[in-house]
Amino acid sequence: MRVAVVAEQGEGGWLAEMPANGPGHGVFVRCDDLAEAVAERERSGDIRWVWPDTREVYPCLLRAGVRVARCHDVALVEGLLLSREGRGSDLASLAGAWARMRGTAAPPAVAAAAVTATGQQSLFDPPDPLFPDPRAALTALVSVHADQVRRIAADEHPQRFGLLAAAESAGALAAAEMAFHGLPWREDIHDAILTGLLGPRPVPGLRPARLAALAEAIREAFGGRAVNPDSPAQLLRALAADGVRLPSTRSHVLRGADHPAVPLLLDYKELARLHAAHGWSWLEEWVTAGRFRPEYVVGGVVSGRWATHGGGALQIPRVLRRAVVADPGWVLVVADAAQLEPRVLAALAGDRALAAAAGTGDLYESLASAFGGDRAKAKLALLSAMYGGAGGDAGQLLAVLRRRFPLAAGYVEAAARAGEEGRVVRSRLGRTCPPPSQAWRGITAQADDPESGDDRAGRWLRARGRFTRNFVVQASAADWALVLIAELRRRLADGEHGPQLVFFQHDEVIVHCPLEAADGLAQVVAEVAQEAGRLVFGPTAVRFPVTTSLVACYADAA
DNA sequence: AATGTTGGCGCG
DNA sequence: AAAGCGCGCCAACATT
Repeated sequence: MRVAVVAEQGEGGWLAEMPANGPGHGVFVRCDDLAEAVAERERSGDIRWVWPDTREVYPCLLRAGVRVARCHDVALVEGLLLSREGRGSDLASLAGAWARMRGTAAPPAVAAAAVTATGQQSLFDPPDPLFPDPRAALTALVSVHADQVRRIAADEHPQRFGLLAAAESAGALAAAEMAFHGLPWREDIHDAILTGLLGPRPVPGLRPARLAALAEAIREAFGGRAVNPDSPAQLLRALAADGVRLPSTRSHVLRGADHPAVPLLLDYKELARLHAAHGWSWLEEWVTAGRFRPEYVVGGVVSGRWATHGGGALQIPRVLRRAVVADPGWVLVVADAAQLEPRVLAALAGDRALAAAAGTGDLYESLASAFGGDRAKAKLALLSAMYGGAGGDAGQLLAVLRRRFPLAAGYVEAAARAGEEGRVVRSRLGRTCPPPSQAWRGITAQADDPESGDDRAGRWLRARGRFTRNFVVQASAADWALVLIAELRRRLADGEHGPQLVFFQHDEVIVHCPLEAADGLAQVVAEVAQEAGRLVFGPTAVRFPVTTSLVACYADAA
């Protein structure tokens, strides 16, 4: 049973029952307290809630203490469908889909941005301004949903695409719940780390003591010349004045240079970045009451990986993981998929030799024999195949890979070819990469003139080849991870006092869990990982091992 | 003064 | 040792 939901301004809303697989709907029912109505229905049975946008509705439900098992997020599903149909995602909203169905003008992109801009929202945001009243929005919702169900069924692999739509929607639920629970974050520990590395917190605008001292030492190393170490241009000029000419001030470039300022600069850059990106201002802005609450953007990356908006949740520096500590009586269950992308490639390509290697704990180790017993070479060969690398030994190793694992090599090379030819490629579950831009078509349309030595068209061609080559693997890995999150969420007991998903980063998940409920959770994660493999890839010899640690502190995870 | 771009680096 | 893919965010710098 599916139930369409539209929230009113205030606490009320409208509901309509719908069949899962076709058009039509029951009577429109108004309720004064939408959260209560949803909770009651949720208890009564197996419902998939159909709503315009999880980000607008679900946080309000969570605040009211209501958790739902399943939903169909019309905005996210529309995004998946539009990219499959080769269209931009600017119509990926209920209003946009409704306008497209009726052939009317596209609405301005609004709702979601408005929520983040103000940072606050009323209990329920008004439905999209395109709709004069909630009944009109509900009418649109029911129609757009039926249209989406039809388009999913029309996919070349409707089962897989249906799973993708369900998993993307479940991801939206998980993301909202993670933001609601928050990642446990000890402000005192964070502050102690900063103070230990940088010195006491300075008045805003000034450098902390340690950075100030380094800046002064750098000035002296340049013979007293005033240099702002934050300015790459000034650094390059100062180095050149001392006879050291560098193409950039990147760390690895600096490391190879011979100048007394180099070690100081390397220290300065590392600490300055910590201060700027995750210093005291970050702590003040993003951590409240012992919780870091990033704003996840489900499907925010073309490959289906999540992005975040604000807080940089997917770039938490390793040194700060010390500050992520479970509450007293609770534990962090940190689960990390091992060597996910090469395993995904093995499953995608149906390469039996590679799948056999991926049926073990350490994929690279079991591949080593094919590369003269050298694990590092096996790893480099796989990474080069997936990323399109060609430097160093990569060419030779790729030749070995091609000979020993022709299906796997052929899979990524076909994807690269498709990209270079301007075609699109899809993940295992059917997420579609964007088509090339007009600029790309223009530049690659005319072949390079070999006389001029200008290789612009070739470079753009190869760049898109690398993108599509990587897309099929990265996006299919994201399919797997999304299904994992959806399955894991389903298996965890809900509620305030049970295990809570609190963090998700591409191939890694953290569950904050009461000690007494942690027993067997590692086993659950392992089972869910295999289940995700089966759901996404069907029967396969490939294993998806997960390294799971039960720790008080994130920094102590394996 | 406000907005956009670049260089650099954090994470997977 | 770095590179090949995907991101977000900062300060500096460029442009309006």
